[in-house]
Amino acid sequence: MSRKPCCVGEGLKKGAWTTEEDKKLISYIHEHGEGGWRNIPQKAGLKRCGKSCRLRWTNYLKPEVKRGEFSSEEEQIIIMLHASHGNKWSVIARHLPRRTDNEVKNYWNTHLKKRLIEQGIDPVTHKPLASNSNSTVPTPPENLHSLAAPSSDKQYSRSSSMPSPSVTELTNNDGTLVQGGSLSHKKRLKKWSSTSRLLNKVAAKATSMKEILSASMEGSLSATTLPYASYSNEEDGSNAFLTNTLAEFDPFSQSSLYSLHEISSDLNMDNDFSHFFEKLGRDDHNEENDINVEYGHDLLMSDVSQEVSSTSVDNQDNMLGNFEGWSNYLIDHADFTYDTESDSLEKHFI
DNA sequence: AACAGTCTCAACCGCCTCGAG
DNA sequence: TCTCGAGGCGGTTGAGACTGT
Repeated sequence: MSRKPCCVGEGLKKGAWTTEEDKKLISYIHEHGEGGWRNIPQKAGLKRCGKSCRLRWTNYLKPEVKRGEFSSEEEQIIIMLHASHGNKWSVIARHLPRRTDNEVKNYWNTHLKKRLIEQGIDPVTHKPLASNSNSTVPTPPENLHSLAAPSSDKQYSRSSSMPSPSVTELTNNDGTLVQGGSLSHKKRLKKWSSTSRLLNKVAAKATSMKEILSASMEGSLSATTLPYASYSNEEDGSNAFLTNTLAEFDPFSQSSLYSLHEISSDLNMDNDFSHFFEKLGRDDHNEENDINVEYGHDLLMSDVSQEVSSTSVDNQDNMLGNFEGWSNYLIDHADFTYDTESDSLEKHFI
């Protein structure tokens, strides 16, 4: 049985809404509230489909809807969430205060998608585009790899989206190092070294998280495979070990502040993560950005706390996606420069 | 100035989910 | 359990704005 279309009727108007129509709709909703959309057009004196009224209200007329440019933090949150959720615009919009799914979707399609492609990143998989990965995501020279902090941490795999100094920026055609440009060679090496330390730590954490979660999904998480099994399975069904470990991964958490302090001490930074974050490029620091950054953090951690005890494979997949998204987010955006001359850290979020 | 091509985004379309009866 | 309607969602369209020639 085919469903009757919701908007059938002679004389129903389509297309752009006029100011007069907007006024009628706003006035009606202010007086009677939302809901019962099918009847609103008739009661409000509009020749529109109820669905069209609902869309117009929720996307544009509702007072709390925020219009205008997306901030860099909002962009980062969208990219990060898209990496883990895909085209779930309503899910993404839920984490962006006062933004609608339609607006997020449009912004993604017209701006962010293109930008990722320009950066050589597949907007669907959020991984380097295979066809041009050689030119846009170059492999760093061996000597740069060797500058990464020596540690037992796994080194970040170059097959993924690790940012790096461009080979063309660093070498001449004959392979000798280029001295020109805005950064000296020494600075570039220092920059790469600093970035590598942080990102290798992040990547190593992400890798261990994935291993733990994968093992958990396969039911192989046990005392024999993990020395921390005694943490697991609280009475409320949550898994304290996973929660604690995941919290450790959270760069905003207290425990991570300690880890960051280790890194930041090398960079003459204090151990306040907000300061760290600001140093990374939040020159446009303001209250709204703070809220958005908090949102990005909160949503990831709330997803963790909700999903960590779940046995649903889908949820576990989402969770893995979140961590991939979060690590990719850092890897893709945390590109900073240590200026040895001024002894200061410069931008950037890419 | 005129035209063509491109971009943006508001709005529409059709399918899906959920709850009431 | 089934049907039906309301609302939600993601994909797509097309009018207007913008840009290049």
